[in-house]
Amino acid sequence: MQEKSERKSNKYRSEEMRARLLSAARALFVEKGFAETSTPEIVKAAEVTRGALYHHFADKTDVFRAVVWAEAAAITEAIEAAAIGTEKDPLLAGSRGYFEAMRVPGRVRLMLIDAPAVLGLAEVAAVDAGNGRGSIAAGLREAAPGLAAAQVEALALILSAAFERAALEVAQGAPQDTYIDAFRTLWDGVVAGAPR
Amino acid sequence: MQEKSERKSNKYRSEEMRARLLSAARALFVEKGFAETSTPEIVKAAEVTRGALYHHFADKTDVFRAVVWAEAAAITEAIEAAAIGTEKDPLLAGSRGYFEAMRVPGRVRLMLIDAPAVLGLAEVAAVDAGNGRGSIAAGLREAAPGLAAAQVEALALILSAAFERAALEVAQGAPQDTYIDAFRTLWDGVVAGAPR
DNA sequence: GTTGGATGCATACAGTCTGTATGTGAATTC
DNA sequence: GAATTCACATACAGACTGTATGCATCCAAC
Repeated sequence: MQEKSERKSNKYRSEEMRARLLSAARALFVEKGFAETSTPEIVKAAEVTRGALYHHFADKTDVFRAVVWAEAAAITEAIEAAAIGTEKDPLLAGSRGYFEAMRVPGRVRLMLIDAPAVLGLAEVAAVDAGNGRGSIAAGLREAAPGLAAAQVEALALILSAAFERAALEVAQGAPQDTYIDAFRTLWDGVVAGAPR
Repeated sequence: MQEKSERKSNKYRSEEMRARLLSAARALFVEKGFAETSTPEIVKAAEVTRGALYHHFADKTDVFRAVVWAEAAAITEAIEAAAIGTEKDPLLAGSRGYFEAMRVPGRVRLMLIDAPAVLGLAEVAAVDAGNGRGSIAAGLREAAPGLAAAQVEALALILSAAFERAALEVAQGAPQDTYIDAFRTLWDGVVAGAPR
């Protein structure tokens, strides 16, 4: 006979519960946005109670924070997975990878629309520190070594904003190649015009 | 003797009330953001009741919408006021004007952070239709007539995103000249690289 | 200029949400 | 195996949103 009440370690239970909550929360945030999603909805979808949610997270914002960090990790992973073996043009590969990653439904809303409003700019900057901006800055330093450090930083920042906006359009159905071309135009222009 | 209960036309009363509410709401949205501002706070600051607010606006979002549209008009006006008589370099003048306009405290939060989350991308696009993107597209068409229409649209969109991001940094204290230079670098690169 | 109705706004209410306090059984520690 | 901690459920207090209702003022028609 099987055991009726399966014994589980606290650690296992906690991880299980966190995953359930985050999964349910992610689905709702993606579908309806942060403001329109309530904690009762989240716990109902996860088939638990609000007690569990507030045991694992400080508040609703904290749930959102966890979802965003997890999503950022997933995006980074997707980009890296898409980039392996594509050594000939890392910029193009990275662009395509990011665009594809951001086409996962709702990601744009989650990461580019809601996250800045809910978490603030500072935290969002920290979230994708390893992502776009860093890669762009590194690429700039390599392709245009004559640029001053401050210029590299400024250019990387506004280029990454341009890039994100392009991804947003692509995610909403705009033709990917148009925006890859557009971004490449910016990039090439910067590199060509930079002091050598 | 003065009249005790001054008679006022309905039209006058309504306009007065709307202005009071919008002024109070703007101050609070700017200071604390949309989500952290409650309608009781707004009407308290305006020294009226929620009845007045819900008489003039459909809901809290509708108040925010009105504030954003008014702010967009103010920004456009400020830019145009700053640009008069500066015929030698319209791009530079426009950049400085926008940067300066966006340094009004809280405008960045209102227009660039909260508005997309609260009103959605479509409406935000409509709000600043006359603003940045249109000017950039027009400037592109003039400076680089060889570009295809689709490319102009795409470039204008991502350039305006870069531009807004630059303004955001400047509003938070970054040196303006650094970001004007950075944006000009993008611009010049696009123009130089475009087919003639 | 009086009357009937519309308008502007205040008050009152119902429902929902958030975060916290408290309680209970299972797991861990000694 | 007793004591304690942990994971979670239940219960509660406060606040907020949007709506329904009531009253006073304004306006239009006669």
